[in-house]
Formats: sequence, C-alpha cells, structure tokens
Amino acid sequence: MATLKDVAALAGVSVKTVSNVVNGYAFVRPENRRRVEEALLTTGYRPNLGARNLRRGRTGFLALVLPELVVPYFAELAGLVLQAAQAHEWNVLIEQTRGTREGERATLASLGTHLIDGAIVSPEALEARDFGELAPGIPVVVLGEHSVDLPLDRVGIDNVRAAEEAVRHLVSLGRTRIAAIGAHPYRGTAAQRLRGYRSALAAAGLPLRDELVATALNYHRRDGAAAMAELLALPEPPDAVFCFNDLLAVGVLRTAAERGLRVPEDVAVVGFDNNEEGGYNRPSLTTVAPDKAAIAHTAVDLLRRRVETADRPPERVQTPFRLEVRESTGPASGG
Amino acid sequence: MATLKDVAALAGVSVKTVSNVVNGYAFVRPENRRRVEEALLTTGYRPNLGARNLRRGRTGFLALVLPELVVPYFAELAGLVLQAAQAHEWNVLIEQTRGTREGERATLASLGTHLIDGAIVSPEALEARDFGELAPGIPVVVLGEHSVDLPLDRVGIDNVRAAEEAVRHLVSLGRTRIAAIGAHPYRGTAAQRLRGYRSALAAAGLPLRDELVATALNYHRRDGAAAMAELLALPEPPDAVFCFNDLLAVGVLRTAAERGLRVPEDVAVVGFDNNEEGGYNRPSLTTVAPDKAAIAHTAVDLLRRRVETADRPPERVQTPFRLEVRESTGPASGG
DNA sequence: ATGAAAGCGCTAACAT
DNA sequence: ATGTTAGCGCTTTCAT
Repeated sequence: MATLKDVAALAGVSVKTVSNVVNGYAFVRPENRRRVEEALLTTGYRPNLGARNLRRGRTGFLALVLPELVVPYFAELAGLVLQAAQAHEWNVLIEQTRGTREGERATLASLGTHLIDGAIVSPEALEARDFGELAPGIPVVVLGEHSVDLPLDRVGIDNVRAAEEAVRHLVSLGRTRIAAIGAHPYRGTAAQRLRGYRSALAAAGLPLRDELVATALNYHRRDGAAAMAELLALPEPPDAVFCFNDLLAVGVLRTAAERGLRVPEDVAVVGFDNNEEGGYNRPSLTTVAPDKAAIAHTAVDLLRRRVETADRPPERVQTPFRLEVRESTGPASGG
Repeated sequence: MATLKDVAALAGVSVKTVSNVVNGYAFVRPENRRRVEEALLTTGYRPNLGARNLRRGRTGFLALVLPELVVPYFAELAGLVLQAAQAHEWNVLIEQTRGTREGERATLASLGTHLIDGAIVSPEALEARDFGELAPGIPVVVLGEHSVDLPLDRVGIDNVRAAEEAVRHLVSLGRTRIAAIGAHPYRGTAAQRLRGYRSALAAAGLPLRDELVATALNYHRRDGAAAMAELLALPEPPDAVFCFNDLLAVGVLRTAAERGLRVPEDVAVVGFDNNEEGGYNRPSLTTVAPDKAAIAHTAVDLLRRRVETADRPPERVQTPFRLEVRESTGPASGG
C-alpha cells in the first residue's frame, strides 16, 4: 500500500507538498499539484487514518455503548447514531454490554485506551462512580435517565410525563384496574416510568394496587408474556396494561391472545419505544413514541461539543415524544 | 494522559521494560516489575492502541458492512458478529449502506483507508468489479449468495435448498396456489430462493404461475403488506405464501388479517430468517431459520485466516438451517 | 510555495 | 534482563 513518501518520490516533490494536496491546501503550484495528483492516481494512495489520527491527537472514532442490538429500540437507535455520526466524520464502534453491570464496567474500562474520541452510553446498571473510575476524562454522553445524578451530558425524553400520558390515556378509556409491567430494582428509566404511572393513577383518583405492578428483570418479549400470565392469575385481573417497552407489550399481547382475551375490549395495552414491529402487530400497538432521530442527533452533537471544549457545564437535553394511539387501545379492534 | 515514557521516567527504567511489563513479557526482574506496576497504577496508564497498531501494522478493527440495522435480521447478526469478534480481540465498526449500490460502493471505498484489518460485507447491489476497484487487497468475507461469482471467502446457507424445503412444506399441507414474495432484479439471495421455489413446485407437479410471483424492491413489512394486497386482488388468490424474509411475512399476515382471512386455514404463510418477533406474532410465523451464530462465527474466523494468510484460495462455507414450523402453517391456528 | 525534520506513542531490532 | 534507537505514516513547525 502506497504511502505519502512513495507518492512524493514518484511525483518528485516533498512529502509536505503531497500532504498539502491531499488535505486540500490552497497554495500549491499548479504544476506540482498536477504531478502529485497523477502520482496519487497511479499509486492508488489512500491515507492511513490511524497515522493521521495519532499525529492529530484524535481518533475519528466514537463508541456507542448499549445493552444489546437484538432489542429493536437499540438497533433503531444505533442506525440513527451511525447516520448522525457520519455527518461529523466519526466512525462508530458499537459495544454490547448485555445490560449487566459487569459488562458495562468492562466496556467502560476498555474505552480508556485512546482509540475513541468519546462515547455515547446507554447504561442500565452502571453507578455514578463507575464513570469516574473506569473512564476518567473521557467525553461521555449518557442516554436516558439514570438513577444516580451524574455530572455528564445527557439526552432523553421526560419519562415521567410520558408515562403519565400513557396511563392517562388508559384512564380516559374508562379503565380502572391498570397494571404496569417493567418495574426494576435499579434502572433509572424504569423508576421514572413507574413514578409517572403512579402519579397518573393518583391524579385520576384510582387506587395504587401493588399486585398490579409487575417487576421485569429483562425487557424481552418472553418477560412480558410471563408477567402477563401472572397478572391474569390474579383474582381480579387488570383491564389495562402499561408496559415499559414494546417488547414486553408484544409478549403481553401474545399471552392475552392465548387466553382468549380480546384487546382492547377485555384488556387495553400500551407499550413504550414505538418499535416498527408494533405497527404491524395484531392488534397494532399503542405506544409512547420517542423521537429517536432527535435523540441520536442530539447525542452526537453534544459529544462533539464536549470533545471540543471539555470544561463546559454538563447539559441535559430533553427530546420530544408523543403518544401513538393504535388498535391495542383504540376503537377499531384487531382482537 | 500518561505515555509509556512517563511511566518509564517515574519507575526509573527504560520504555522497553515498561513495554515488556505491559505486554506480559516473561523476563523482567521482579524488582523492576514491581516498580513499573506501581508507576502504571499511579499514572493510570492506558496504552494508546492507535500507536500500537500503527507500529504493528494491524488496526484491531473489522468493518461490518450491512444494509441497515433496523432490519432485525441484520441487527441480530450484528450482535453475534460483535460477540464473535471480541473473541479475536477485534473491535467492530458497523457501516450501513441502505442497500443501495451507491451506498455500498461508498462504504467499500472508505475501507481502503487502513483503519481496518478486514471487512465482513453483506452486499445487495454490489457487482463483482466493485470489490476489486474499491477495496483492492482488503481482506473481505462476503455474507450470503451473490449474483456474481467472486473470488472471495463467503459464508451463507444453501438458499436453494432452504427455499425448496419451505415450499415443500406448503405443498405437504395440500396447498396448490403457492405464491412467492421477494423476487428482486439483482439480489443474489432472492434469485436463489426463487430458484428453490420454482424447483419445489416443479417437483410437486404444480404449475408455475407468473402472477403468483411478487417482486419486492425492499424487504420491509410495508412491502410485504403491499405485495399481499396485490395477490389478494387476483381472480384466484393464493392459498399459501412463501416470503423471502420474515419482515415481508409480517406484512402479509397483517394484510391477511385486515381482509378477514384466516391463517393458516385460508392462506398459509412461511417466512425466512427466523427473527425473534416471528415467534410472538399471531399466528406465530413458520420460517426458515438459518444458524446465525454459525454465520457470524464462521465469517469472523474466515476473516482471521484471510488476514493471516492472504494467498489462500477463497473458501465457501455453508452453514446449517432448519425449517421452524409454527402456527402460520401449523395445525394450531392463531387466526 | 515547498523542503527538512521533529515527533505523535508505541514496538522491535539490536546492543549490552 | 534491559537500555537505545529506528521507524510505523502522518502532520506540523521551522526554514528557505
């Protein structure tokens, strides 16, 4: 593979001149420029970005740290981050943590190693001190709410308000036994959504029943299905379910169908995330739809600014969301 | 950020010794090792991988080039590739091409720039010469079938046999008007699956009807829904549909439901890819299930061998698959 | 406008 | 067993 030196030798100029041409510098004598460009072509030169970055002190990489790509929300988000990063000439390195504290800590620790300019992290189990300990001085943008208050840039929607809106919607349908699936011992977003659920119930004058709040240690379809099975075993099963993500909701729909329940007549269901698959479910899924493109774009932009000037106060940006009402709570049923 | 030199100065030894300790070299005097380790700790040294790789002539990166992460098949595969790559101490750079030749060419061209050791490419529109032109000398492993015969390592399932098996299954249910959705002007996998579809029909003594073969330029849910709407508008609509991926099939199920058709009684549906979502559909989706973990693992391994010795003859590895029979063709209906 | 040379942080000869 | 040094490919002073 041809290097700058090879090209310089072939063109009969210095490395500097070739570098100037390659980097689009203005003042190069036309004759030299022509010869360099010819040499560039015949050698098929391509700059070694590693070397360039070593010299420049930036790597051109950004790490995207997330639980797992099989979760559609993260796959969709990752796709959008890739696009947003491209606009800033950043390559994206995706790291899966599997959502465990172990995995998250290990990944965070591996970031210290200079090959990234910064990281966008979607934490689940991480604690505040982990960041300082494992990735000191590394520009980080955090996605979503987190139980601990970190002095880091952060992007996400207002989960409390979003949950309130979802539950208020169920209340407006006349539902009174509204369950929640997705309570979690330490996930920040789960805590926020639970808070919104409770405050909406309280505002509607409905009682808070502990047996209607189901914990889910994971947010996969099977966990939703299992949780719904338990809720249906209650003496008085719910007439509506608010799920903390769409995957849980899909599991819920499945279990409901297997038990012969009609959705939304017997039980209305709301999800969270607006995965593409929800629109094709039967019934299609009512869900909280965060503006994922805005999240991706904002995160990348925040990271860029953080990289440029490290000593800014941390920012928290709230991105918009809306409630997408579909068949699982709507009048037209697919049940 | 501390460098090797800083550590050496602090420990009162040479950089070589520090390097030896960092890289786990055996022969370091215990006293020196102790001092180096101490200096390592107090400086919080982390190796600059960029510099290391520049020197070593490898980058530690592998590019995974795929159409888009919102397609569950690619998201699932990407997750598995990340895992497989980790075992070889490779970081993975994901590039989305959006499945266009433009996008694929642009991505391929950007690979030439030395920051990757090799690439795993899932092409859709690429032509043979693109590889030679745009990424000359770069170790590449191709995923899936491709219309053009390339002298490159390749991993995939036997799409012809897989399609045959799917269609044979529909035939065994007594279906006679079996449609196919997903014919495509240049995708290699589409051509193979179409071939399998045709040969299975021929083997069963069923006529090949052109009106039952639907082209899909994209393989998203909405494309399946649209194609199914057209098939149902035929004077004699199909009694079974073989879709070239699960997303198309999900769209088909949706359209069928909207028209009040029962699946599988009125129309049986088979997909391809075994996305997680298919198991939770109502009815759950019968599908061709490729062993994605095997694909990911094999691709990474093939790439490693290609990087190590460039002058091996290209290999083609076929990974296993099986037909996963569920409700959309099975006796127990969810329709 | 261009050349010479230093140096980014690291590893690998080569010495000792 | 460890120190010295060259050099990976590039950008960037500093000269000229």
